[in-house]
Amino acid sequence: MKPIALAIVEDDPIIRESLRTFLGGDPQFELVYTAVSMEDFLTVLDTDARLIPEVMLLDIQLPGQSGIEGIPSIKKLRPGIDIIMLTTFEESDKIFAALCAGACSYLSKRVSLVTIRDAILTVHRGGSYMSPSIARKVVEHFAPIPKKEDGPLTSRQHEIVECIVDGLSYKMAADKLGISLDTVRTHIKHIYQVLEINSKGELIRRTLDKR
Amino acid sequence: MKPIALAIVEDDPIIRESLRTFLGGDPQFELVYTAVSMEDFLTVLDTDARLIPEVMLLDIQLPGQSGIEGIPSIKKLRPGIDIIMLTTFEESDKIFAALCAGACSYLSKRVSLVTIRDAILTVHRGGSYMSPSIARKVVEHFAPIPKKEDGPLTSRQHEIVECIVDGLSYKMAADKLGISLDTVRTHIKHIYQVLEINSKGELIRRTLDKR
DNA sequence: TTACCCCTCGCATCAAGATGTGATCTAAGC
DNA sequence: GCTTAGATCACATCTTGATGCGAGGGGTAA
Repeated sequence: MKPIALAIVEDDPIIRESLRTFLGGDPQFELVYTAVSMEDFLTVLDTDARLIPEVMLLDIQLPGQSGIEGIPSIKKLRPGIDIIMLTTFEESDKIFAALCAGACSYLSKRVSLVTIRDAILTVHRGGSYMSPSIARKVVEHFAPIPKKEDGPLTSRQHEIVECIVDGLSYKMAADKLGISLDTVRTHIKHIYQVLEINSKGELIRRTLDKR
Repeated sequence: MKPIALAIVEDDPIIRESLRTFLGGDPQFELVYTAVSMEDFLTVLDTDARLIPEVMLLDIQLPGQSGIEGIPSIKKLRPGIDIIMLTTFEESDKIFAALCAGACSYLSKRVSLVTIRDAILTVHRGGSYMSPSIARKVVEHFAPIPKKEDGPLTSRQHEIVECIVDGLSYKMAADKLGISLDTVRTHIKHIYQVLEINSKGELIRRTLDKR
């Protein structure tokens, strides 16, 4: 079994050395590079085309360019790399910023070295591991509020809205629903009253917003 | 330490009994109810107000109402419950549907009983655990494609779009930007040409889509 | 300097949308 | 039986939106 090519970008010497010692001593890994800053790492990646880490540990809080800011550059130079964020922060926005930028795992620095090792193996197998508290934040992102506020519209009104949002004109909507143009107008009128809006634009916006 | 009140909804008798035996025999848990269907479980929850599971294991594939469909009803009856989905499926849409409905964890049935137990403990502590392959799918959801396609619009055109998407009429946009109504019209005209669209609706949709 | 693009504005026209008033019919609820 | 609400349709009017044609001023790159 070929060892996993691993890179580390971490400015804190204590954490860096501890990772280096632990992971470097594991035959499952080959520590191909250890950087103290984003700038350093990017320069080396750009210079040495043979340096192809498969997985990397990336600190968020770095002097100079932050880890999150650097992700796009890293992905550009090495598209196939799997990035594991390592951080003391658990703020939602940082988590999402990192994930959106292309990180595939997000670990709290408080976890054990063994957990980090396992996360690397997991990521390399095509999976992802998140610290439980971070995973919870990610999950909550999907169901922020159980606002199923579907709007106080009747089912027929929803059909009308559907047509409008799909880009149909009143006339087309009338044809599609098999009713007259004036009826579509009447429905729209009522919908506007109920939703307290007064233009197609707002209707489309409001409808699309809660999707 | 008070045991965690646990409920299980699972139609497969083999899996159900295996969960019941393993988790029921663990002093950390108190198995307060085991149902074979959503209907069964909801009826009991509705009938017995003292039945308040803290965490539940929920199968997705159930006869009758599916697990995903049932989540809203469960949350309605017991808002505080933490739901762990247990499933053989790992399709992205099911995963996201479950998370959006309010599940807070999603496990493959192939994982060990010990993992399930740990997931329950993690969830009860306010965390979340996802099977690695599932976590990866969730993560990929955030960075599907690095499409930063901002559109070939000029900055002024972006301002116009901004107004329109905000629900303003041409007239209001003109006021806001301090230009004439006709100028707004001209901008819109050009924007439509460049984007190859021909209605306000499409503009709003396209703009909102890439956000 | 010429050419080109962007922002600005005006006019004209036709299609589409917003809104008011009013009417009929049906199903649900009191 | 009466009331209420939703769905249906009609007519009228005014506002918006879509689009074509034309034009002047500012900036930039060939």
